[in-house]
Amino acid sequence: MVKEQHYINTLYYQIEQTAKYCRYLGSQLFSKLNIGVSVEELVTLDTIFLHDELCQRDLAKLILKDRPATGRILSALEEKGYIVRNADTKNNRLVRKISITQSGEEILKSVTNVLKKYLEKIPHELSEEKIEEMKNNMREFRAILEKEVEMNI
Amino acid sequence: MVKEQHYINTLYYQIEQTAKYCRYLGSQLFSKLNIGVSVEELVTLDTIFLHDELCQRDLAKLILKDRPATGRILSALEEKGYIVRNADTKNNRLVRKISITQSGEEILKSVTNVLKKYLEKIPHELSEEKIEEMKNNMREFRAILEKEVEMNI
DNA sequence: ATAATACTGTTGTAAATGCAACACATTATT
DNA sequence: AATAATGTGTTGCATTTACAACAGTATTAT
Repeated sequence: MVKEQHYINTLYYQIEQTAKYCRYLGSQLFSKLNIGVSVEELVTLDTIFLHDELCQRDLAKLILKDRPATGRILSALEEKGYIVRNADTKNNRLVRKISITQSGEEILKSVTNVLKKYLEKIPHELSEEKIEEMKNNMREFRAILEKEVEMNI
Repeated sequence: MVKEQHYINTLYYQIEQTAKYCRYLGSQLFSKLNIGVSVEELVTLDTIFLHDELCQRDLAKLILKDRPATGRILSALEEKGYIVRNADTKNNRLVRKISITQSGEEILKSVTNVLKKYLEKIPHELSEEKIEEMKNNMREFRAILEKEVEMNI
């Protein structure tokens, strides 16, 4: 009945531990493959590509970073010419809407291809169905947690 | 066929995103409940409790932190009287073996109980079987990643 | 024996993260 | 109209994290 006597046996901790491996794998791949962007920058580019015309705060909510961190990543990406930030309005408020540039789309596509080759090899031991199931489980669990956690973004 | 065109749709990223929610929930609970230890300290205490007589490096491998971070957490826990580090030998090498104190066991038990009450309420929407299945999936996936990632601990 | 390598733990430092506070503008309240 | 509250983005700082380098010791190689 009381199986969860220890925090390190909870699902929360199991997910955090697994995420650490994912993070380490990501940063090791990125430095090994000499990719011109960081993992965070790729995630940001990817998110912008899939949600054009975002303002910074909405982007921050998607990549789960706070506003200062988001702004700094965007400044770096703008410096490299991968995105542009245009003054615009949202509900009559001045916001900076983000768009990916041609150069940004190219680097996104090229990095995605390089990564895909490496990442495809790894979970060969897991079936496609299993991976899809795990992804759905993650989304479902996150939807539950969303109600409990204050994100302050 | 090519479904993974985007990094943010990979299992890796899904797990990382979910882990962020877990981390935020943990730290928010800890500050709300005025617990006397940090999440990291609880994890460390829990791990020591379940694996007595560890040396620091072996503990680091379990909690997935590097040696400096592990040493600092242990110094804080020793300062509070929750653990002791005794000089000992392992393969004729001088190591500092860690043991939890009476006071450490008490705080571990009390914090675990307080947390359990809160955490039990949350995943009510997920069945016990589903949670167990997800934990097993995490362990299985971690076992696969272990072969690909250099941990340098 | 001497040098080279490996293991454990520490110190120091650069980078990332989290958070509070601010500036500025718009909307809501009184 | 004046004040308060909300929304967006920035700056600054304290904490955490990752990593390289070191000290000290034991093992291995030559």
